Amino acid sequence: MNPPAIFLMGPTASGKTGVAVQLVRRLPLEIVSVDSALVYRGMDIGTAKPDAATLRLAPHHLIDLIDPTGTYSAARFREDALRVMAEITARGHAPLLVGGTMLYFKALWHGLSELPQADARLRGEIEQEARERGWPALHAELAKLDPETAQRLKPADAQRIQRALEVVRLTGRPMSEVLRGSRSEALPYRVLPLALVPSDRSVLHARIAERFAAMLEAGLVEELEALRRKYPLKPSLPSMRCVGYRQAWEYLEGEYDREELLNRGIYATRQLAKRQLTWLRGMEVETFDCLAEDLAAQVEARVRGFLGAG
RNA sequence: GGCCAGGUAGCUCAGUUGGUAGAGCAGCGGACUGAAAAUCCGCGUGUCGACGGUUCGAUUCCGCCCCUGGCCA
Repeated sequence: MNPPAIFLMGPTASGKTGVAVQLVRRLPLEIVSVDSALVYRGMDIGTAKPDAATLRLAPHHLIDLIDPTGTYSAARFREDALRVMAEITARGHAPLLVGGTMLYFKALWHGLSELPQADARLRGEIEQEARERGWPALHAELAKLDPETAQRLKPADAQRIQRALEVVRLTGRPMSEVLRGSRSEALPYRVLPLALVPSDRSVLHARIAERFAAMLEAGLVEELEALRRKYPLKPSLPSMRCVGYRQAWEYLEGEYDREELLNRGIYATRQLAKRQLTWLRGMEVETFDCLAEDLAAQVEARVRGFLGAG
């Protein structure tokens, strides 16, 4: 029988970390972060990274993996997570995967197709073409090379058009064809998929507003300034597109004032939460109201039941 | 108190030479396979400040009142 693994998903500001910390202190679990922003070293305030004291109490795997100049990916996450999960299992513990990057959960749970990895040079070339001819022209080109994928994608969906063109040029085969091929094998774990979802979105919105204001107080802008001094950052980097950092960057560039920074940071976070909730609605998961007083206790009871039943 | 400029969607505003109105932002819904905290798609009825008048018809013109900002007393 496969060993157990627990998934704890939820939108930003739903209280995942608090629940995870309680679980890990009372049960033989280890936390594996499932978060595309927590992988960046030095990006602590805006990503709501658990502080040093919390990490001592409840160590997190898969955080602080790369510099903000680097790039990570769903595929790399899957590899890293599988490795770390095996190590945790070997120690006699169960992995507790906690986070809000639903694509990573999906990649881990249901696998990925055998697509080529990103090619920075090719992407640069495609971007250059897009600057000259516009994305709709590249979408039209994709329609010739991979009609099926082109039909699925909107002419303005720069990122996916770029990826689809990258795949054809790299493999000589249309992406739609590769996607029909084999996926990675099933996850060798018994998964308990849990999600924290607010029964009242306006309460989550209020929390988000409060938290972003606190991030500014805590020195989000200053953190970004320090990072810019330390690394050759550009606003197009994935790290600098993270919620909060993107807006702080625009603020530092003088595009708007501090009040607007506060507003835009809050908007961006709410929109992120909405997208995360959309993912969750489409996934087969057990949900808990993240606004419940005894949330951690509820989740703990469920996890105990699951581990006991194994 | 007088003069001027405004009061239109949650916010900022556009507009209707009189036929009951539309953008951006916000919000809501959705998509999602190596950048995913990314990228993209869809959704716009609101006493057009209140009350009267003119008119077949007023958010639009007229009167009066209320509110906001500015200038003058």
